[in-house]
Amino acid sequence: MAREKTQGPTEKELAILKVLWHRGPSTVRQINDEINKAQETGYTTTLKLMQIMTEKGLLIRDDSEFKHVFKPAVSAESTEKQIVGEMLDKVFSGSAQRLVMRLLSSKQVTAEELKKIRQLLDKMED
Amino acid sequence: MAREKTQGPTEKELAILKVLWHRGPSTVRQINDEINKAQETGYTTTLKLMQIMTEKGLLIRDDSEFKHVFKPAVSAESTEKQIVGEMLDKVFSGSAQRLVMRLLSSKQVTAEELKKIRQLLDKMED
DNA sequence: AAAAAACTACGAATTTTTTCGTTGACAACC
DNA sequence: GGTTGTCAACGAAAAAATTCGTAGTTTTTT
Repeated sequence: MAREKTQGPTEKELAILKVLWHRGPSTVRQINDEINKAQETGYTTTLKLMQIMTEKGLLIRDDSEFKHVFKPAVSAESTEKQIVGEMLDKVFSGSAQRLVMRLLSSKQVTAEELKKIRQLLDKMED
Repeated sequence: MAREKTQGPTEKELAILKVLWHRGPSTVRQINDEINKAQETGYTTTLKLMQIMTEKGLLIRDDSEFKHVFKPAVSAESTEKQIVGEMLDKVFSGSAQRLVMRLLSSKQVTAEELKKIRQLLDKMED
């Protein structure tokens, strides 16, 4: 794909970040094993991506040991917020209302979740 | 970029679709003019994209006139729903609740909108 | 009807993202 | 201590998305 306007992680980069956010600091092998559960990916492919991400400042690498250990340099919160914000602009021209409308009509959303979302809104009132 | 799992429009393709949804059937020139308000893009670039989109079945072309007129072959509703659904999976592992949380904390969302979103939820209760 | 302008088609170049083969370093095992 | 296995670095290929130059056609203007 071509460049993104705002500099967020690419799709594969996000997949790596998600594993790191979930597992905590990990080696390339660990990340690659995890990613392979969803989709076959060569070890060096994952390694290369993580090297690039380190250069970009998305990851922090501890190379004091033979097996390098990586951790995220960005938070899930800020990254997710950024991605949602970008979609809000690009797809919905900034209308959060329309985004929520599409989300709720997508039937992936259970009644249970609907209730929790309402509670979230209540809390938000402050 | 590499392939997308689900076949949705790319970023530029979406930009074109948005113009068409908003303006109704249009020529390449009209689309290109509109797009150039946001970002300089050559006429033939837009033309090429629209040719590809027509091949893909995203657009329908009326070439009975010298200036071809294009209209969307997909609805805003289904496309937006698909994009949101994809993000729900890829970024939030399917948790609509977390998506809404990030959305609401992004402060692009006004109190006004918050209210309307709540009303939307109320209606949704059926 | 000639010249200028606007348009489409097409192929190729460019850019971005993803993938992997190869090489050399280190580690574990026998 | 030699063989086998794991690892990181690197460059380059492949795939996907975007951009544009050129050529030929139709329309408009003069």
